Amino acid sequence: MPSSTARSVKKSTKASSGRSSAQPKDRVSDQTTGEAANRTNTPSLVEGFNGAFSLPPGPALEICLRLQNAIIQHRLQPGTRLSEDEVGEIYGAGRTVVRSALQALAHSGLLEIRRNRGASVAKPTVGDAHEVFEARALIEPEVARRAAARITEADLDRLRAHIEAEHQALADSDMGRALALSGLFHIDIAEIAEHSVYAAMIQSLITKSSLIIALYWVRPDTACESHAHHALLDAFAKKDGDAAHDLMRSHLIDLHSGLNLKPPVRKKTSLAEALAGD
Amino acid sequence: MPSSTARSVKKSTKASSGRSSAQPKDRVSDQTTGEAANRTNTPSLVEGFNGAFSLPPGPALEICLRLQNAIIQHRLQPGTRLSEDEVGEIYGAGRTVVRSALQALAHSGLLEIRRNRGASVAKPTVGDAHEVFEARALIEPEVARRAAARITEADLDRLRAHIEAEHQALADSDMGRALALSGLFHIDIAEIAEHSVYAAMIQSLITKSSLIIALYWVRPDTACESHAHHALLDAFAKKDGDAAHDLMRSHLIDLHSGLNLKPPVRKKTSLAEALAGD
DNA sequence: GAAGCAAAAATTGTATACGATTTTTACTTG
DNA sequence: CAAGTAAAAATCGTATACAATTTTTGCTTC
Repeated sequence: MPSSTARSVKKSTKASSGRSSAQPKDRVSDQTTGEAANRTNTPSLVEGFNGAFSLPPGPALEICLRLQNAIIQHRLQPGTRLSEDEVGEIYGAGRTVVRSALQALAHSGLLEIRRNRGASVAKPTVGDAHEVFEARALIEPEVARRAAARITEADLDRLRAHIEAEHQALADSDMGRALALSGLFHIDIAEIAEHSVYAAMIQSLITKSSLIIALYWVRPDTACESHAHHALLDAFAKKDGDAAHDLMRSHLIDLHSGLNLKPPVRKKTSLAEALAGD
Repeated sequence: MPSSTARSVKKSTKASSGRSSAQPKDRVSDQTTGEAANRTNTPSLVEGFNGAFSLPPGPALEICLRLQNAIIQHRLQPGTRLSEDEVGEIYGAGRTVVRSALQALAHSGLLEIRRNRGASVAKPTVGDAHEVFEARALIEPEVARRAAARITEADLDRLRAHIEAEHQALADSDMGRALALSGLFHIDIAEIAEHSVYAAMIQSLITKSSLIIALYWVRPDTACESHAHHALLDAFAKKDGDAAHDLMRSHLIDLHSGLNLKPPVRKKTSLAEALAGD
């Protein structure tokens, strides 16, 4: 019984990107439905990012992870509105559950909720972007050092697999997936470091980074990134904590410099100017 | 209309600490009801900690802040269960609102929610405690340096007022309030640094610290703390960022050392031993 | 009495109804 | 026809009803 929750269905044509399939999927429950086919044997991206939500397992968490995944892969652009009815209909859940998921996502900074005005994908400002990468440059190097001290062979294999999957995604020019995997690499390091507080912080910072990159990334070559990851991997293999620390730090500074964070020169008066050209 | 939400009221005698007044307070709305009288002109403690919840203003946020305040001041011990009906009755709100508040608190790490089993005040482990103070020792010194670079006279006055209020609370031997104010001092510094990402992290770390202190604090003299705060204030007054950095770091290491974090020697068999003494 | 088990109570999970607020639409008017 | 305004629609906020689950209680049996 499909439960037809939404008040009216006629607005289905309004969905922004033509991507969303119209008919309500049967309730969220089976793991790897729809979404992108699992090309590699990498654990489903959804699982990679699941540490941050503090929701008990259940439909709300499921929706949370799916939405997060869509945001991280840039299938949902910053600013997109997520109405409760719409999301509920897509995942076959009631508003109560959806609301819970949206609030969790808001708390982790991916959505903004304004009273009586619903949720929309967050749009980090230039200032936010600087803050996020500054924080990453402080925390992640420390975590990398710690990870180097306790990394195992199995961990190294996992990291190698991730780099491999990242290459594959780039080869398929699935940029969204490549970006998500790149983030997952950093999260894996945090987990290897066995420091849940740092891990939670980094997870939050990386999901925010994904939004920032969607808005401000300008560097054409994305390949350099995987080069840095390779270098890190070598340091880990040698268990050289200091090297890992330094490599991580320069990697992050490099990422930061790949963003166009010049304050957009939108003076209030520029509107008239902009339209004067006609 | 008082809305008698709770299914049955007969369990009111079950309330643990005799503190809770039986009759439902009229709905949360007026700012400084009940609670502790405002002795100083310090902004109500509730306001001090309000930056971390990402809930739109409304009853849910209000309840969130009150519960957080109670936890921070150790009026709610780690492990205390918070049933939705009970909380709802106390604050005169329905379960929907309460649930939203509880989830927000869970997300910030103050509560734990287990499916079908409700919410209870979190009980950080020894490992958690180490992690939290390690993270603070990394982040807060950086933030202190940044704060020193941009602190104003008005900010300094505010910090002085907080130290003053802390002294007052100690004089009244209101330890809960003193502890909360001590945390507020650190949060103020984060706000002075104008770095919302660090500020959110620190707020979360400090509320967790409050739980950790409730569980593991053993040092008898609490006065040393206010001494460290004075020293920090001096560094800020001189805008000496490096000094602020170092003072903050040693202050946090000192706090860390005031905890008894030896792994509790509760072997499984100790129960029999413990009861053998009768 | 202690252990096992069934019924009852309490508590949480979820959908849904209804009111409040915002946004959109349609219409009037200068 | 632009601007302003009122009606309509859509959307969110909250309480509440009912289902699912857990916890407690009371009984039986050994």
